[in-house]
Amino acid sequence: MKESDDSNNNNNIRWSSKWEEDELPSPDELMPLSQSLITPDLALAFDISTNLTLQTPPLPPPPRPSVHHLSQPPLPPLIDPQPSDFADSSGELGSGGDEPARTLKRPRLVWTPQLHKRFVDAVAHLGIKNAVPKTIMQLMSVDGLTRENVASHLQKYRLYLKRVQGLSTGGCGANGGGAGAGDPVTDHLFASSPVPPHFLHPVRPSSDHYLPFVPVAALQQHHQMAAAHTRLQPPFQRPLAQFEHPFLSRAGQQPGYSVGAPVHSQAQLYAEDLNMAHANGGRKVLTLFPSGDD
DNA sequence: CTATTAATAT
DNA sequence: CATATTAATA
Repeated sequence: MKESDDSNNNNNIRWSSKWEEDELPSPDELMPLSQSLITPDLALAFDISTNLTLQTPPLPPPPRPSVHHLSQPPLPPLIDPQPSDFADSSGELGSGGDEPARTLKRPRLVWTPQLHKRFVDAVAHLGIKNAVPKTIMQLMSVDGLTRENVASHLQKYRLYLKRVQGLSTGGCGANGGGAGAGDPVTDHLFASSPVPPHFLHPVRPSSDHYLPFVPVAALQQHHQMAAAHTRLQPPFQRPLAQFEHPFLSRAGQQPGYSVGAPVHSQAQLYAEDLNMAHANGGRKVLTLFPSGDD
């Protein structure tokens, strides 16, 4: 019984890194993410609500800085950590004490470009001053996201900025397009990604206010998330470099937030069907599809 | 095996 | 909160 030998995942095709502009638009298969992905029956069966808006209410920010005209972001929900945990794991279970239902440890968190954008967006609107993990996390309102995650990412984000700053010191002239680092391999993580220039401002004499950065607030305000609207939503957004070059890979960018959700949500249901990355051995990473804005 | 990213510890 | 270090994953 050899089923898989080298790398083949039944359904999981390795869309590898070459789905540039071939044919990803499969409108036919496009499904409204926020819509009923799964039949209500199934949802009921799982005891989960079909509402994608599991937003966490606790966010009437007292710490509301005073400089942001950013419309309260429609914050696309993420995943919701439901306490229900299903044990299945492809045939592994035991009987004897293995994974305690409680003490759920988070496997790993995958920062998707969209999620990163949200992160950057929050930071941009908060300002470096208030760009603290806590505030960012709160502003993001991403369910499932914790301060630790944000802090870690924030750290990396700062390093990235630093790198960019130090790189183009004084004599920059070859940089056309802002974040065009140039080498696709030089920066992997943040390389690219909508980085509001306000942070990169190498020189900002007189006045220290970071001004109006682009009206990023152009988020979709319509209740229905723009999922199936635009070009498409390639459900196969494989975990490629989180922030690849937008120049080329700007084709499909719909997020996928992946978190070690101990539970299976409705989204996770299809998510596991669409995105499931098997790590070496038995690790698994799920990827969710919230909605993002571009 | 190396590189990169995320989590964790200090 | 920020930084450094370690672990995990790609």
